[in-house]
Amino acid sequence: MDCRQRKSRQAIFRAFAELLKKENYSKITVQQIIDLADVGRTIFYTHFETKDALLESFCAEIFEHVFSEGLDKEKTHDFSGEHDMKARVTHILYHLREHIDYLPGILSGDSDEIFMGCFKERLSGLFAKSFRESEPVSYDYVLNHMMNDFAETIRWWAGHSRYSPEEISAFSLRLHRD
Amino acid sequence: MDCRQRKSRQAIFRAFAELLKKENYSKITVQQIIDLADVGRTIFYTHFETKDALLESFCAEIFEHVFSEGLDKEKTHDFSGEHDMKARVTHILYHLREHIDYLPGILSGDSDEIFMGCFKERLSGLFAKSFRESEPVSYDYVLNHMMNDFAETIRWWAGHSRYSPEEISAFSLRLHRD
DNA sequence: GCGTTACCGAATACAGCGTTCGATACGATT
DNA sequence: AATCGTATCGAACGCTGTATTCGGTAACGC
Repeated sequence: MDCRQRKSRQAIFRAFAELLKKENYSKITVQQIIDLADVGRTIFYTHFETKDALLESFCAEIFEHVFSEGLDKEKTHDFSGEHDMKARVTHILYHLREHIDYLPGILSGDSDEIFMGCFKERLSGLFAKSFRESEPVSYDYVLNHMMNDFAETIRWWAGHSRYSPEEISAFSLRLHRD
Repeated sequence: MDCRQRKSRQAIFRAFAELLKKENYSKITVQQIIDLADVGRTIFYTHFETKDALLESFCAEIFEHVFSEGLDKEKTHDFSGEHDMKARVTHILYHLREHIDYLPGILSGDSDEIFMGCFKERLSGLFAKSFRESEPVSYDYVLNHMMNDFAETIRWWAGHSRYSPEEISAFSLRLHRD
């Protein structure tokens, strides 16, 4: 592939991430993105069909990283052999922390639906395992609820980043009858 | 006050509520509202400074109803004498059910910030009482979390209205270590 | 070197918000 | 009933932002 394409795409991603640190997705204009990325308008729209499509690609890239397998032996954390909920959640939090700066910009407003769509897809499998059939509460309700808990926890974490992934994980799980 | 004013205002409210049943706040245009309400554009903007201002007034009106005191002796529910959490939450749910049709339209997208602003103001006092100081979790975190739980529960309820306020109340509280 | 392809940037169409203005219809006061 | 004030209408406008188009330019691959 032409390296010009890759460079443009990366420039757009970088500019987008940079802008997300300062303001919400819905407030960011395409003009701001292409100005900061220093690319033409045409290029933006050849790479991404719409502004929302950019966000989707952006989210997909984040989650590909966050949920990637075979990373259990990274230096920052090693949970090989552990398979309980807390370990899994903490694992995800470690990865998410790398993106914490621009998550609030995505998680507020209309855009959280796009993010959550990606997120729920990947989380449902994880949470489904820990669900007790005997609970007198609708499965649908609990699953949806756990998703939202998680998203809300991330949003909150972004404003209180002094907490470690382990602490956040404990906070989040503590709120549920496990 | 001129009865024409009141009529216009009500027509706008009614049209707005009607549109909210079918689509999200952010998708609704001022044009749609004034067409359905059958009022001129000028009138919309003399009554409400912006589209967001309409939503704020709309929310305020809902909550004035939901949180109104002295309604404990209504036919639908009577919790006089009871002051525990479940009773309070159920009470609120009974009132919210009257507005359930258009709540999802408000609770999705950017607009939920306006709704939640109103809601949190009134809920914080309620929830603060049931908070245990000894919990090893930040107060800020828990309060924010409970708000969000509640909002998310309402959103979910709107799509599953076969459940009674009592059931929803039980669902919601069951998720917390009380 | 030459064709292909990515790229630029200005102009354009379009949609939605909010404003302005002159004309009209209704309500209250006398 | 006549009149004054005001709520109302609707069309036009400016503004911002999204997405498209097009002619010209520069870089890449062979």
